[in-house]
Amino acid sequence: MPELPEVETVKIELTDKIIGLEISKVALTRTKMLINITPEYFTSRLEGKRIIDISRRGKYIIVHLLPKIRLVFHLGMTGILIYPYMEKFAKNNSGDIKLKHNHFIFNFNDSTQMVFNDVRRFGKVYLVNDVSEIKGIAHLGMEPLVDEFTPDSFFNILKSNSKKRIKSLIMNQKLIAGLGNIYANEALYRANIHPMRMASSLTHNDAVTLHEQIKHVLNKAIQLKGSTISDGAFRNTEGKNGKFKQEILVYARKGKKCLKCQHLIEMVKIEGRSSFYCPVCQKNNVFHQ
DNA sequence: AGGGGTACCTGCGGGC
DNA sequence: TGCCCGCAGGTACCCC
Repeated sequence: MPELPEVETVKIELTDKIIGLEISKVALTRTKMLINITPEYFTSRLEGKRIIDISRRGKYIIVHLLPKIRLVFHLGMTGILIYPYMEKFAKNNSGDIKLKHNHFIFNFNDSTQMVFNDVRRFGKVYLVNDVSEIKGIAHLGMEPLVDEFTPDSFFNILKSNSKKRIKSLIMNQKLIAGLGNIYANEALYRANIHPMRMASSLTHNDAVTLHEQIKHVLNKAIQLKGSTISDGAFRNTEGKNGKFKQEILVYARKGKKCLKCQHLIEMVKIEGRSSFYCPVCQKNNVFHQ
């Protein structure tokens, strides 16, 4: 579920709230979500450490601790970090956060708690001296919201990956870090580019437009604190919904009218992911099967 | 080399 | 009502 804007939202909120706190005790119930280390090592290395910074790289959240060590979260499809955690979140109401999916509990020296809750358990937790030890991070491509991500740098990525379909390319974390299925669909629709087009078919102008729309949808989504498409999905650290859903133009709108031209939105699978597009606005005039 | 299939998981909504 | 199926914001791996 969580893409760059959702992860950035969590980073911003945690930065406001937990920097300076010291971890007093850690409890966990899902050791499979802990990567390459034992629960004993994890808890013993964390207890007594102080949080000095929070950062984000791609879809990873990095908690910087002193004495130096990094606690890293990947939220998978349904992971959420809740702070401050209160029992009301665990009430069994529909759409509420369910107690049985609380897998990690971090207790702080001020008696507050942070919980990592994850329904599908695709999330991952790491504890490393340096984030480069995490392959998924070491191989990440360019951050789309930094100054170095220019239209020309984007066009260069297209040229050196010309045989990939454009949607596969922009969702490839090794090339651009942070776009997932929702924002890839939305950026392509806004740029009038068919998701099946080969990267080689994009003109420089196409690349400029798509670059602009990628930045636009990501920035807008961060402003609106991410997307919550359905119940039981992304929540911010206080358990509240993101509001980008109201800006979604094409994602999950198969069979509905295009908001620009009234034609029906179609869907095709690309690398196993549902890809929504308007066959009129996003003409695939340069198409290799 | 790109991309299909599969695996990892639980939960929801639609069709019958 | 209940059951079965497909689908879900992610990623890693095997295979052709």
